[in-house]
Amino acid sequence: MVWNSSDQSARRGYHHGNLREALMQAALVLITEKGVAGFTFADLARAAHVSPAAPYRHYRDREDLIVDLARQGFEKFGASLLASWENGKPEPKKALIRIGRAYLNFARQNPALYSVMFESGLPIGGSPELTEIAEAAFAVLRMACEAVAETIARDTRPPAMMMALHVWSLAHGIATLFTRPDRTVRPLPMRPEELLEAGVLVYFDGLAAVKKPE
Amino acid sequence: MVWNSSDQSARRGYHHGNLREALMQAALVLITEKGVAGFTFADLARAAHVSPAAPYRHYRDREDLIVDLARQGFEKFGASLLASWENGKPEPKKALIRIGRAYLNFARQNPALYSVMFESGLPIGGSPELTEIAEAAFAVLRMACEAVAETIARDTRPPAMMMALHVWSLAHGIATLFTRPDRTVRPLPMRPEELLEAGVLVYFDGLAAVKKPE
DNA sequence: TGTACATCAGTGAACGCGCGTTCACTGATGTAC
DNA sequence: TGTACATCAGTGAACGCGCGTTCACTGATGTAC
Repeated sequence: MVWNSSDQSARRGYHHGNLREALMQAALVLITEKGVAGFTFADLARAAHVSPAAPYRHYRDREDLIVDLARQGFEKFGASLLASWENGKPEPKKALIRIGRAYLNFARQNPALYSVMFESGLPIGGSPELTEIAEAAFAVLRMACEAVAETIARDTRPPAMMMALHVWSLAHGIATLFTRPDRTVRPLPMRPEELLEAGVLVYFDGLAAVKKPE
Repeated sequence: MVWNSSDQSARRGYHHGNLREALMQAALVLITEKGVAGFTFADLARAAHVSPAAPYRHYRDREDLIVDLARQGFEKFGASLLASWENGKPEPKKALIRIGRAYLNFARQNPALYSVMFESGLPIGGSPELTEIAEAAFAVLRMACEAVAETIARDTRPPAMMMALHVWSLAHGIATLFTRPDRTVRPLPMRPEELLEAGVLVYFDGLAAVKKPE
């Protein structure tokens, strides 16, 4: 660790210096290009300019690396949602809309992480660590919804859990259907962010509308 | 075509009788089990008890078959949405909710088709035929939203296209996050159908709430 | 109704390929003294 | 400060495997006469 490896691709002889990190970066690029399914360990080694055996020093196998990516992904995701919340300033609804934007932004800027997290078919429930960290990201959304719920009169106050699930689902739906330029299902007549914001605003209006218990 | 092949797996000698159809069925099973990514032509031939070359009599290659599945999927999907609409009876909002249920139902009952349609990474926009047929399915949703919009006073009437995109995104989000028991991201405290219905109802309330032009 | 023949829809063997993974190895690095 | 040695993080060759695809082929079916 005499020099760090920020001077990229300047391999110096036998030892790489920071192969683990380099593998992660290369994996993200490869997955972005070819999708999770098309991502292979052999390709990865080539991209990092090491022998095909080298990655095995750092990851038990392909799945091990993907789980690690998912973990990183959920961490970064949760952090970015939390950062955009900014303590609910200036008011919870505006801040929640900001979280929505951050959600789509994350999906757009980190397509590889996003697809590893949600589209790789790896069972999140399978790994307790993964479950916990994914749950932590969701908790940000839930907390925000709690704050929004409290702006509504007590007797018509909606359950925050349900709100969070709605917002999550809507954001996820928009992200997967419209966020990736190449894989988009149909052309959108507006930006995804605008679609999400409009939807959430209508939803807020609906929550605020008094519901008569029948 | 002397006998049809409904007596399944009773191969009679050299000719299969209805291999094309059998391949489709087998493909659906395999994709359900292993996902689109893990689906191979070799496996398919084995499952249909034919030689590995046989499928090539019916499909140019693996992608050709998948595109065909997607086409079938969108057709069946659109038809099932349309059927559940039932001319908007007894009133558009109720009927649109029914479409939502049909949406989730389709995703649950046809996981292979659904993932081919939305998660296989095949560019829908790439094939004009596919684009058209996918668009037709979406048109059902749009038509339903149009009918719902007309129940709202003209001066606050929301654009049907936007409504359709919202409903589609919410339904798709719920379907992908919560509909498949094995791949679900987190446990749901309710049935997906209930979550969707609640969300759409709140959304309707929001649309009905008068918006003041500022 | 029977026969000759064209066409259709399969076979099965073979190929080249890239992948995942393992192995004995070796160069570089860190450390005890 | 120098040296011996343990450990670390790579190499590169090799393996078995399954996949996609092609090929010449052949049995079954349909049809013209």
